[in-house]
Amino acid sequence: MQPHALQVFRAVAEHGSITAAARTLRYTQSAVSRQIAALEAETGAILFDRLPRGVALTEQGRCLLGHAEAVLDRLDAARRDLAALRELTAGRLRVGAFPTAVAALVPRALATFRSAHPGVALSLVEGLTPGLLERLLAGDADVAVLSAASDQPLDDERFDLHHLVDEVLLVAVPRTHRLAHRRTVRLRELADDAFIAGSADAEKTLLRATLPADFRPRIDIVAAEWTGKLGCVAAGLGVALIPALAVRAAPPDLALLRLHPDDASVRRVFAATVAGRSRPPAVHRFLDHLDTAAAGLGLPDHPSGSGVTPGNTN
Amino acid sequence: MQPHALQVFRAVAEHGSITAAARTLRYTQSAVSRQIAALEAETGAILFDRLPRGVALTEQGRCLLGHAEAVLDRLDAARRDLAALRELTAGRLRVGAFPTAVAALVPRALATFRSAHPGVALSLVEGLTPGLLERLLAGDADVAVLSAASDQPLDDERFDLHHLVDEVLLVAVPRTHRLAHRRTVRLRELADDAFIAGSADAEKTLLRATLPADFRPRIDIVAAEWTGKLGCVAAGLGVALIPALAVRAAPPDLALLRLHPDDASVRRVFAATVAGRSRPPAVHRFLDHLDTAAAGLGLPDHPSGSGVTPGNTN
DNA sequence: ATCCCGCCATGCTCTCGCGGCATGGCTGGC
DNA sequence: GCCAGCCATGCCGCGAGAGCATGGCGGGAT
Repeated sequence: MQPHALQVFRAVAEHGSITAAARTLRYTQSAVSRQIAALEAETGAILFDRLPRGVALTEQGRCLLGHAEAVLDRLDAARRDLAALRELTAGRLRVGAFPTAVAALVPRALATFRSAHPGVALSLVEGLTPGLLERLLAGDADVAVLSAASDQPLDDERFDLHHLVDEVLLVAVPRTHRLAHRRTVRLRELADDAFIAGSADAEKTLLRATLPADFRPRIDIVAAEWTGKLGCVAAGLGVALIPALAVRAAPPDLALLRLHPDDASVRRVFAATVAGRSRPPAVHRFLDHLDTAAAGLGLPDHPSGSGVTPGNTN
Repeated sequence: MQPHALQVFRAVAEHGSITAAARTLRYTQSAVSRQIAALEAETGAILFDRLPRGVALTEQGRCLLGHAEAVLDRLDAARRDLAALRELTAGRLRVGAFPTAVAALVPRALATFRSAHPGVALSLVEGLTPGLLERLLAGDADVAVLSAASDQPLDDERFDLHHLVDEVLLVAVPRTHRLAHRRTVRLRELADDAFIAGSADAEKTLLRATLPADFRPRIDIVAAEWTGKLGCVAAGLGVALIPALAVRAAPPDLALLRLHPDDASVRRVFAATVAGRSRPPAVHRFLDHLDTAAAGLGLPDHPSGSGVTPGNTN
């Protein structure tokens, strides 16, 4: 009952002739004759009547033919489905990402991925690093984009980490600011500036880990969204800290300065998968899209990278 | 993608372990490992994640598993169906028979066949020999019970003939008839008796071929049915010719005498199938039932058989 | 009527697939 | 730190299966 034998059987049934079937199958007549004989011995049924001019299905042969075609069709379907998964014309990709990454990096990667592989169902869930790792281990996500401070190496052996970019911290200042022409500034140079914070809580979770503990910015205005924050800066109300990943496009009315590495610990951004678990083709391909999206952001992919050149207008 | 490999694959997926699957399959671990590796090479997909404690299906593995189970189930169904056809728990049997045979012979065979194999769908169609042969060749019947006069040998090479009985012609006479004690009579001894015919037409088709052309019976009464015919005979209205096959049970109130072979050509009754065409198990088995039914009728299965002992009451 | 041709079955040979045996690498638990 | 269990792989032997050749058989053409 091997599919090979069933194919031969189907061909013989279609042609009504062993010799003709052998020709189209590129086999010798004897091989096909033996296959049929073996199938008849295995099933204990006479499948064909041997007529003087070829063969004809018996009732038992017709019975088997239906099953044989169903089996062969299903095997083809299996091959097609696996090929679709491999060729990324089907399947799904579940991405997890930390909040800053969903601003531009991951969406852009998803966009190019989707246009390249429209058949793959995409899902994106935002979360913090511990939760994302949890999802990965539980099998609820295929890949997670997460960040880790360089002094907190996230060396967990359970994950494979693919380095994407370094999340540098930028200082947004008005075009008219005295430091607007600088590429890099030190925190102490901003000691007298008014800072525009996000929410008090967000500022804590986002910046506390990266800024030196002794730096206490003077906070005048709280603006919950990055857009509002940058608007305040552009209006000359103060300066703001903003992770480079959160910048979607080069704002024309303000300057973005890199913070000196000694003042802010660089957080490395990774794509994480579960170690020892096979990367499905979709995940594998998505990492490429993440790489190009990261390169398109113009951020350094390693700590000694070049200057800040925010990404193109979207 | 051989079913063997799919079985191994399913077992490994169920056990989550190559070693455990190998144990239940009575294989060595290495054989199963190779099967999985070969399947992965063939499909171009990684089917399992190798964990430190066994293996776990990947997404592609789950994709294949559904198809594999469907294929294996369908193969089992095919085997079951073929076995059912072979064991006669399913299928159909289409019987054709000439009119006299449907009186007792064929119905009895069908009855015992049905009680032995209730799963087989039976159909019976009555017809004359030429039509029955037509049906056989056209594939509209699986077996045909027909009769042929011994001088018209029906030696067609296209059919396989299985001899069942010889259709002797009986003479029904009242118990009080002067010949009631005889076992065999000559036609000329009945020259003065009144004959009870079936329809004029039936008498022609049925008897003209078997009786000598110069015999002109004196017909007083026409009774269309065998029952009525025999009733008239029992009432003393005359005598009647009746093929032995049409006698369902020994009638207590009349005597059945065999006609001398020289007076009536014996018609041989066969079960015919198409020559060179395989006999399905149902047909093969039905021939046995026909044989026992024929034996149960108590008629000679060859011209030199013993006397008339009509079948048991049904 | 005879010959020939096409069809299917089968004995023989060889090759490759596949299973068993043994070993080696790896990881988690006592 | 050792051991036990799991999986992968080199090696070997057997059997399934394909090709080659032959033979039987029946139908159609000459």
